Amino acid sequence: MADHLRLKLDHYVRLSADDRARISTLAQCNIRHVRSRRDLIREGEQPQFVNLILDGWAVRHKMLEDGRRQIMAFLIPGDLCDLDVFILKEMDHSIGALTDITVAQLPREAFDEIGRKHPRMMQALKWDLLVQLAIQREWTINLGQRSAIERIAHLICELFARLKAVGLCVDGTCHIPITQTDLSEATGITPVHVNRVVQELRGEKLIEWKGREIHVPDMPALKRTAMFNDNYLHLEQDGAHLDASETGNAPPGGR
Amino acid sequence: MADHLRLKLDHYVRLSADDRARISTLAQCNIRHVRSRRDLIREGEQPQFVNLILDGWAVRHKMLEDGRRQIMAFLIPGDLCDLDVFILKEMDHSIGALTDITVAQLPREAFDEIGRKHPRMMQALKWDLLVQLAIQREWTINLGQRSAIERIAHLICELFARLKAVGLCVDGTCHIPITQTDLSEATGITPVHVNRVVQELRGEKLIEWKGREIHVPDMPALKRTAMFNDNYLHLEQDGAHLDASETGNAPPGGR
DNA sequence: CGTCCCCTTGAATGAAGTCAATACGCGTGG
DNA sequence: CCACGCGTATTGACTTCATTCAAGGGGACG
Repeated sequence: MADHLRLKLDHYVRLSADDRARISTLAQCNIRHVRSRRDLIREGEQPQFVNLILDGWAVRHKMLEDGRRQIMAFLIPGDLCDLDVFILKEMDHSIGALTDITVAQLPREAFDEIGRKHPRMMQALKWDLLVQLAIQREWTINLGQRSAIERIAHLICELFARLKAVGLCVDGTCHIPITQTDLSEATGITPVHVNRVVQELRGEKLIEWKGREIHVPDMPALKRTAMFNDNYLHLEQDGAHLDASETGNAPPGGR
Repeated sequence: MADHLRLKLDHYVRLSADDRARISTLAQCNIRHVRSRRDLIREGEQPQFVNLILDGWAVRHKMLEDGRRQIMAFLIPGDLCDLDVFILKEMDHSIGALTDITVAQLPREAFDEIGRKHPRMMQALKWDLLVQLAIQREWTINLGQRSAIERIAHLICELFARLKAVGLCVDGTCHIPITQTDLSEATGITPVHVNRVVQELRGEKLIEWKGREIHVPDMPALKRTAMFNDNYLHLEQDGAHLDASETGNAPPGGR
């Protein structure tokens, strides 16, 4: 099933039954499994498919010459990994599996066909790309302006919002299979300091983190300490205004 | 003239004479002037045009509730500002003018027409969007992993590469109309500390910065201290492989 | 039951931030 | 032509948040 993708796109535009059926069939393409801590795709490669994550978590990451590593994005079920594949010549970063993952490898023709027969779904995919850009900008703010505790709180808020959008958050609890080291590589903070900050968040009853489960008992409070505003995720079906337009020839990413 | 845009797109794909002619006419759309330090577009608005910068510099920026401000991108001549306009409901950030600027306000129809009649140019615009994403990811690395001196050196390398691609770098010198305060808001460093780092870069003969001109006498040396690798800009016309494909129905951003 | 990975804690160090004052360059107006 | 004002750049002294170094603890798994 590609249920997570469908749930996400449902937040963007109003999909037809036909669109939904098409999304389900996407998950039957060319399934691939990748073990935890392996790379799906490496910097420099030019893969021939777009990977849709069906199950498990992955990261976009890049290593500097001297070994420092930055995680630039977390990819969760319903996310498409390698947008660039059919345009850019090669990957400028790698994608690694955080857990064992299952992906569907979508061929170019699938997208050509969506463009022809499912214009609204195409709009939703463009929307998704723009949201990725917005998320990346928000990370820039996070790393540039926020303190360690704010950064981590903000990231947790974001992950909760995204997981909720794909149906992976129940009762204020999410399965979030990342280590404190992963978190440190995403936030640009030392693992040791991440640990201290996590203790602090626990001390203030803002999060409960045990094993791979994070529970947020008081989301408004967490959002306040993170100064989190979810507008950049562009969820909440504010895309109803697209319903009228079915043109297939919108600008790149839908300018 | 929209010469800067044409020069940039030339780095991505092989444009036809017809495409080039079309780009030139873009610059005749609906010209608007904005004074230095004013916003072109504010967070929350939904503008009706895509702004193409013909002359001057702008920034994407966002302010936190408590007044901290982050610059998330520098926009130079040839850049398109507000991709989201025809898809997303409202801006999640603002765009401000660093200098007096001139923009062409492109209507939706212009893009519809490009999609129909200039497929290769459309590819180039999608490419440009993906490069923006890549730049934003690189900023994430910059802020997350690099020291103050590396960050500033890296940003200067990036600006030089981008300016060169649109014909605005001569003899290792660029006109870069930003203050040290702007630089501090882009790199997440204090203005005071930016100053010290700039002194240090001067001391090591890596840059000469006077007024609004920056000269880099030894680019390889600057790149070394920044650990700069330009692969993420995807310049160098590696898009020749797109020449064969003229389909208008590529996926969003060209997946 | 040992080993590996991850989490935790303490103490010392350091890079960048803060506070505060001064200097420079440039356009305006007397 | 010079004084004034304003934004920007510069410098010094002190502080702090986060890093570094180092060591110990706990749980899962073979």
